[in-house]
Order: sequence, then structure tokens, then C-alpha cells
Amino acid sequence: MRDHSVTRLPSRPPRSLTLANSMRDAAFSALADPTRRAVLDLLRGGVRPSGDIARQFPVSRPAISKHLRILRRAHLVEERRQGRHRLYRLNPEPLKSVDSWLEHYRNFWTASLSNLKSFVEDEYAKEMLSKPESKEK
Amino acid sequence: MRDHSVTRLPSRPPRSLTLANSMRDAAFSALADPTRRAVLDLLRGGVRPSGDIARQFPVSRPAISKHLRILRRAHLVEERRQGRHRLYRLNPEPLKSVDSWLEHYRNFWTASLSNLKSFVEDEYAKEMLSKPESKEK
DNA sequence: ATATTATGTAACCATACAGTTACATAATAT
DNA sequence: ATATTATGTAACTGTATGGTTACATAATAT
Repeated sequence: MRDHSVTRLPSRPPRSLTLANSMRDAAFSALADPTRRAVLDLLRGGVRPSGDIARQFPVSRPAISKHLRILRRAHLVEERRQGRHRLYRLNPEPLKSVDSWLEHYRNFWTASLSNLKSFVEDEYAKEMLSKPESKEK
Repeated sequence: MRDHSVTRLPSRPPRSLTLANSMRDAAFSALADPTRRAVLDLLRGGVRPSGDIARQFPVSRPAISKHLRILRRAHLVEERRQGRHRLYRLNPEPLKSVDSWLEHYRNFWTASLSNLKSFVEDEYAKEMLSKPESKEK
């Protein structure tokens, strides 16, 4: 058991950020599954009824139905009824927040990596030497 | 149990793509966890020994150790020993493949969404009417 | 009215995973 | 040599997830 009653700031970020992050969390975890990403890829081609989607994959229709539910929960797709179909449409919105997370990393592969590496290592070396590392307990 | 012996083309993409995708899969699934993303965020600030990393989070050190293993597996971090420390360094490389996946979606939020929506829906309407939908089984 | 089609959900199963505590090991400090 | 520190891993637990089959329901076709 760790003593977190003493943990300072990091434990509770401002509410607004929390909400934004939960959006991002949902998106990231929805994207973790290859099938779901493939569903989105498919939906890039246009609106599709769920059965139509299911037929493209080597898994059962209920499996796809569940994937769709997860995508819905993450707001990555929207559902609209039409007759006995449920049409699914891609909603790219939440991908923006994925993109914005990635944004911070883009420099890293834009800049010369090897330079960056040694720079960062040197930084750490300095840090290690200077820091008394008295921070907890 | 479904009969996959009969499944046609979609089941086996060219080997080269498979490899690339498994990289991407590993990256995406590693990123699914908020703690792991936070670890990467931390590592953006420079190389860190694992204990140092663990101390930043409200979970046990072994938990972080496991996260690090997953990040390692996805090649998102690299480990280097130094004395009794294991230094972890961010490796942004696999994020490129995440980025390249996102790339296909960027148009969607760049262009006017509402226009795109109605366009896509119309496309589908056309499709639905024309397509005999005789494709399987 | 009855059958068929499109779809979602419940119930179940196996596996993965995030977390924990306890233990093992290697490097440093005393 | 012995204690301490930094770290990983094993064993265990609870929960989520991806898959399945079976069932329920609503809309359309006959």
C-alpha cells in the first residue's frame, strides 16, 4: 500500500481537463482494437448499415455489434435508424484529441533523432548529478 | 465456431503489410492505457530511471514496471542499464505509424464537416439503390 | 397473418490486463 | 561481509473484453 493521502497536485487535475481527457481516453481505447480501426476505415468510404459492416469481417455479427457499441460510446460513430437498418456514420471529431496528443511528439521525429537523443541524455546526466532526489516519504 | 477455412481474401493480407500492421497494433494497444500515455509524456522531458517514473504515479512500482514492459514490447521506449538503474528513453518511432493512420482522417475534420456529411449520405443513398448486394454465402 | 430480414442484447467462456504483495537479484554503500 | 537500493518477476485477483450461440424485436415482404 502506498501512502497517497500525501500525494500533492498530480492526483486531481481540473475538472475541465478531466472531461477532455476522458474523451481522449475513450477514443484511444476504442482505437486499440484492430477490428474497430478497420470499421472506421470502412466508414471513411461512407455510411453503412451494421450488417453490411459485419459482412466485411471474419467475426460474427454480434461481435461487430459490440464493437459498434464501443465506437458509439467513444462518439467515433453515430447511429441513425432508417427502416430496419441502423446506419453508421463516421464521426472524426474525437480523433482530433488523439491528434492533439500526438502533436507533442511530432517534433521528436521531425528533428534529427540522434541529435535529440544525445541532447536528452546529456540533460539527464546533468539532472542526475545535480538533483538530490529528496522528494517523497 | 465459424468456418474460417473458407474465408477468402480478407483473412490474409500480404506479409509486408502484416508486419507493419502488427507494429501499429502494438503501438495503438500500448497507447490505450492512460498511465502508459502519461509515462510517455513524462519521458518527453528526458530519460528517466524506472523508479523515478514510478514515483510519479499513484500505482505500485511493479504496476509501472509492467507498463514499461508493454511500452518496451511496442518499442515506444528503450531501456538502457546504468549501474543499478534502468534508464528509459522515449522512442517516438512507432508513433509515426499511428500518425500515418490518423492521416487518412485529417481531411475529415479539415474540410467542412456538414458538407462532407451530407455528401457522404447522398453517396450512400445512391449506393443502396443501385447495389444488388449479392456478395456472400 | 406469417415469414423473412436487420439488428441488438443476454448469457456464457476464455483470455488479457491492471493492480496488488512477496520474493529474487544485482549494484552500491557502509 | 552486510545492509540498502533499484529493479524485475511470479503468483494471485478482479474486471474488462472479444468472441460465441441463442433469443427478442421491429420493419418489410409475401
